[in-house]
Amino acid sequence: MPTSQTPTTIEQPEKKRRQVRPRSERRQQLIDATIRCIAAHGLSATTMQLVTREAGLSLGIANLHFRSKENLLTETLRHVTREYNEGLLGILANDSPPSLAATLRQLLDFQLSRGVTQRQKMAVWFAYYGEAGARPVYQTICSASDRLAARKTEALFEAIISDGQYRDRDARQLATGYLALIDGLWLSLLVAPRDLNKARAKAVARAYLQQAFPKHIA
Amino acid sequence: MPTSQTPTTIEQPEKKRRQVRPRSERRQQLIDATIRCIAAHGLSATTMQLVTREAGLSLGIANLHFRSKENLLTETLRHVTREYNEGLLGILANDSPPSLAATLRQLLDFQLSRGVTQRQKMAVWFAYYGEAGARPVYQTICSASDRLAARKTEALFEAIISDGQYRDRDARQLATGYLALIDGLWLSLLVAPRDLNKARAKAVARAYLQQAFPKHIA
DNA sequence: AGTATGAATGAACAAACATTCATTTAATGA
DNA sequence: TCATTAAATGAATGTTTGTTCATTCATACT
Repeated sequence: MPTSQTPTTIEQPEKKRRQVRPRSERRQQLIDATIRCIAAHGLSATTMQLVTREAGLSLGIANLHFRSKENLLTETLRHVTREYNEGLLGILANDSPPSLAATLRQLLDFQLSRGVTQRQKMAVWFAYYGEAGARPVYQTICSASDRLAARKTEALFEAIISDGQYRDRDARQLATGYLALIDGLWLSLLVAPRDLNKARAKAVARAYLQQAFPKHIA
Repeated sequence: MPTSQTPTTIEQPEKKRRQVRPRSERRQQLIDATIRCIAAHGLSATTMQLVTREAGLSLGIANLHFRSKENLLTETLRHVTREYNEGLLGILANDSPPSLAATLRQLLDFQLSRGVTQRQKMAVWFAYYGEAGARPVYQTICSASDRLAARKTEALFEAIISDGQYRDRDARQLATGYLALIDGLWLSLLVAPRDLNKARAKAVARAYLQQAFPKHIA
């Protein structure tokens, strides 16, 4: 009868060595795990047990670094929102960019880029939108972000209208429409990926901009 | 000293008389209460206690008429979806309508009508979208509805393109864009009602259609 | 090497949850 | 009027949840 290789201790079930890490790193680790959980199981099925297990940590740690579950969820939304905002401002911050056409193309590329349109991010985004009607905190975070994007987009469109001497164009209306179109395309990409892929979505958004600013989009 | 009208029993705290009603009526009553609860408290905070109390009924009744909470939620989504679909098909069912321009205007009016854009309905819609990534049942119901709307809209646009002899127009792409725009406008109306009202939303959507089919929209 | 610090752990707890079912009672027909 | 039927009720049940906190132990400093 062949004996197993076990040296001295028998069946020690891989007791994971405990690690001490800085607070900021643990917070990020937990936020990342929360994003994955929401994308995989939805907001209502995202429990502390699920999140902490996904992060490979113990149950109590989320309440140590964030005060409560509510706070963890809020910070996660803030993180996703901030990430998107920074990308957007990186393109739209300059009020008088060298090339308006290039800025417009960058905006479109960014909003339908791989990083922004990955399922995980979009799932989180819309999960919070779905609850925003009932949770003022979520609504505050989301609408603050949206308002900034709207202002910056409107400013860009105004500059383009002026530069191209387009007639009968309303920058505010075009910006509202463009941003709504992007939101709607994201939603379709998330809910019905069989019917719409990223390339087609981009073509649709580009067509919108082409109708509005033909001289600025190839 | 005027005595109160109480006949014989004193301070009977309004023991509500029990009523027996047909199954279909109870089901509708519970679905309506579920819609109100989701709009007011969000999907994750919608409990059986909340729903049945909102309906003015006892706790156990939801499990009597629907088998489970999951089933009640599914049926509620199905109801909202069916309601919207019937309104849409009422406009788009006729494959060769008397006036394409009138049909187009009716479509726009319906999609931004009072009935469709009331907060309650939109809140429910997006609450389910938010969870759709994680719940195949929701995704199935939603995307079946969306696909039908897309097919019918595309068919209308094709007829309009043919009728108006428009050049360089892709019916499929225009339909995808138009429906995404409507979704995005609904989302804005729900999440940021301060920044967008129904009249402006309608103007934005009309501008989109005007660019595409100038001869068919006043 | 010895000690002090606080990050990390997870068993334990109370609150909230969906679901069950014995009981009540309105409605119906004999 | 009484017997029968099944809709409606809500106390009770077992499970799941977020949160707590006594204990453990990795790390840094003396």
